[in-house]
Formats: sequence, structure tokens, C-alpha cells
Amino acid sequence: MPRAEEIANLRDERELVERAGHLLAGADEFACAANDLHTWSAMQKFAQELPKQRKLRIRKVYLSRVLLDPAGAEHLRTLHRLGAEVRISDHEINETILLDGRIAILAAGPGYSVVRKPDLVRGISSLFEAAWRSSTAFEAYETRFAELRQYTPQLLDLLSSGSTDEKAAREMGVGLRTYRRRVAELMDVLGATSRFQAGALAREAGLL
Amino acid sequence: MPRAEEIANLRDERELVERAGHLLAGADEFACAANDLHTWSAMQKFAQELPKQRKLRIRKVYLSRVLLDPAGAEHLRTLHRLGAEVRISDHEINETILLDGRIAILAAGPGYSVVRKPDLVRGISSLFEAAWRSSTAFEAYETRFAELRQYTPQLLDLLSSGSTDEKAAREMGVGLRTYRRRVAELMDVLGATSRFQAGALAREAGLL
DNA sequence: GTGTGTTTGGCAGCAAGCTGCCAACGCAGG
DNA sequence: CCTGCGTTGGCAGCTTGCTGCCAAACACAC
Repeated sequence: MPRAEEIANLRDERELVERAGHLLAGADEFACAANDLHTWSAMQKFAQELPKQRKLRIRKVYLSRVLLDPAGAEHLRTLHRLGAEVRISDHEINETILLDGRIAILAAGPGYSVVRKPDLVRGISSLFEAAWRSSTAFEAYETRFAELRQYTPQLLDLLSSGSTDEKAAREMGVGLRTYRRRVAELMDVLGATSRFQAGALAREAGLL
Repeated sequence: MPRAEEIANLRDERELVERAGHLLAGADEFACAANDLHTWSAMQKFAQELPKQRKLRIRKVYLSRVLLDPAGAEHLRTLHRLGAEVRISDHEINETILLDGRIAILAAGPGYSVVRKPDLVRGISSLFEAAWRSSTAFEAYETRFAELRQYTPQLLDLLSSGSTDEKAAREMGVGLRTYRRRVAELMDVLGATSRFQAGALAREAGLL
């Protein structure tokens, strides 16, 4: 039956930093999902100081809306520059921290739960890994795809529907030449040299 | 601080069925990740009886290796026929059951943990959803992709590398005609009518 | 060996995709 | 009004992709 040290409930961030902040100092692996920037902000002070000191793997998943805010995008760039692996998800993920696969911290309503029970943490880790896999690398997302998502949804639709250029151009109400020019631009941005590759990359980036 | 009813540890499957079996009877939504067939086998008796009685959403994620076993594949087909949503993952996921987003059961070493703490369950659910999204629908996987994964890895590599047919054919050591025939077969199996679409579908199915 | 069925790959012709060129159009600023 | 600048889309010519046809090569049984 659960003992006090297996699951601890913390009321707010202050308590979290007090009680769990020191855990970060000893961690080799830090994985984190956050929906916006201000969550975990207290913990980030720790995280930002660490990379210089030791080899430490830092992984972060953010919601794509973070990129809409220039300051948010800048913050992610900084993290990336510091050596953290940053990914973007299109779906809400519960705010979660994992330390070395031994400790899980989950946002729990107003406060936090710190889970130490090994089997439970293993389960949560394994689920986090799946969430990690299903999200898009920030580098890719940032440099190329963010604006595409705004300007080319119809183009991507038509392409992934499998129709010919001719039909697609008519559908879009533009000339064949223009349609193909746009496809070429898209492929350029995606860094693809064939349409198959473009399709794969677009899907990979979560554009479809 | 945790109370006894928030997290319960159960030694084995027998105990799980005794203590948690009845929970299934009252559930409207049942989500489950399993790495092979024999886990949860005791619980499955419950699961299989339910669909007829009530509208109940059943979701299951299995590892792809389940399909290698004909009996396993048959079992999944049965589940699918009974109205369960079945998906296939290429990565290990901790064995997990979620009931109505209110109760989580995680395989924990030799036994099981039954989690009722709402905030924790919510977190686990949210991670499970991500795992669900990152896996492939069984129907698609089963009917088309299973054999592709064995016979066409190089083809997929070449296609997604963006090289021309000519280079790719040389790389494979086959004639241009043969290479294109294989691409055509692949597209046929994928149900794609353009290479872009084929790329997107292949990526979607986790073939790349 | 012979027969049978499958796979291969060259060829040829067509369809689709790609791109340079340029006239035509729309639009702000002078 | 005109000038300059960007976008459009037709045309033309080229490359790439697609596929039916068929002979050659291979596999395997008899």
C-alpha cells in the first residue's frame, strides 16, 4: 500500500521548488511537457543553469501555440541553442516532468503530484515517450512549417487527396502554371526533391 | 497526502479481477494498451461481454508483433468486428487500462497499480491519448501494410530520400521498368493516386 | 529434357510534372 | 496619368513518371 514517499501532493509552485528543486541537480535526464511558458517557470531557473555543468539530456514538448507568441518562440530558440531537444505538439498534453525515469511530477489541478513509485513512473515514462514520438522537432517546425500552416492548407489538402495538378489547379481557381509554381515553392520549403518525399515530410511535420 | 483508495497495489491478475473486475461493468469508456495477448486476458472476459449490452467505447493499442502470430491477428480482427477501435504501435507502451478517465490501472512489475487520484489519472490519460494518436489504425495496418514492412524497406528508403527513379533503380540493381512497377504496386497497396499522397500515407502508416 | 507459370527489363508512346520566357494584370507611390 | 514592382498564367520544350506489350530469363514441377 502506498507510503508517504511514493506520492507527494504539493499545493503550489513554491512548494514544488522547495521540495523537488534539488532533485533536478542530481538528474541526468530531464523530460518535460508544458502547454505554455509560465508553467514550470520556477523550475526553469534550475534547468537553464544545468547544461553547462554536465552532460544532461533535456527534452521539452510544447504546444504549438507557444510559437505564436514571439517571446515564446524566442524562448524555445534559446532552449534549443542551449542543447535541449524541443518538440512541438498539436494536442494538449498534461504538464509533466520526468527525471531519470525515476521521478514523475504531474500538474494536478491547482498543485502538483510527485510520483516516486517505480512501477508507476515507468508506466508514465512509457506514455510520455509515445507523446514525444508523436510530436514534431522544433527545428523543422520553426524554420519552415509555421507559416506554411497558414498559407497552404488548401494546397496540402489537394496534394494529399491524390488529384492531378490539372484538377487541383481548377479546384483552386488558378492556372496550372501557378499551381505548379506553388507546389515547387512548397517542396522547396520542405527541402524535398520529389513529391513522394514532400508528402512524407509534410506528414512528418504534422502539416496534414 | 495519499489515502489508501487513491493508489492500490495488487499482486497478480487474480487479485486484479477480484478487486477491479466490477469496475468494468460500470464503465462507458475503456482504453487499453497491451504488448501481447495474454496480458489482461482475465480482464478481457469482461471486455468481450460488454459491447452488446451498452454503448461503450473500447480502444486498444497493441504492439505490431501481435500480428505476427496468426492467432493474435485473428483475435484483433474479432475485437475489431465487435466494435472496438484497435490500433498498432511500433514501440513498447507500458500496459495500461483507463476507465472513463477516472481510473487508471498500470502494470507494475509483477503486479498492478490501480490509480484513482483524479489529477494523476488525468495526466496519465492525456499521455495515453498521445500514444493513441501516434499509433496506426488496425484496419489500415492489417489489410495493407504488414507485408510491405517486410518486402519494401529499401524501396521506401529510396522514395523518401527524394532520388529520381533512375538513380533509385540503379541503387536497387534493377531495371527502371521493374523499379517503377514496384512503386506502382506500392502505391496500389497504399491506395494512393499520386506520389505525394503515397509519401503521406506511408509516413502516416509508420512505414518510414 | 519439356511444359508451365512467374519475374524481369527493354521499348515505345503517352501522361504528368517541371521551368524559363514573357505578355498581361493589379496595385501602390509619385 | 505613368512608372515600377510583384503576381499571374499561357506557351513551349524538356524531364520524369506511367504502363501495355513482349521476348528473355528464371524457377519449379513433371
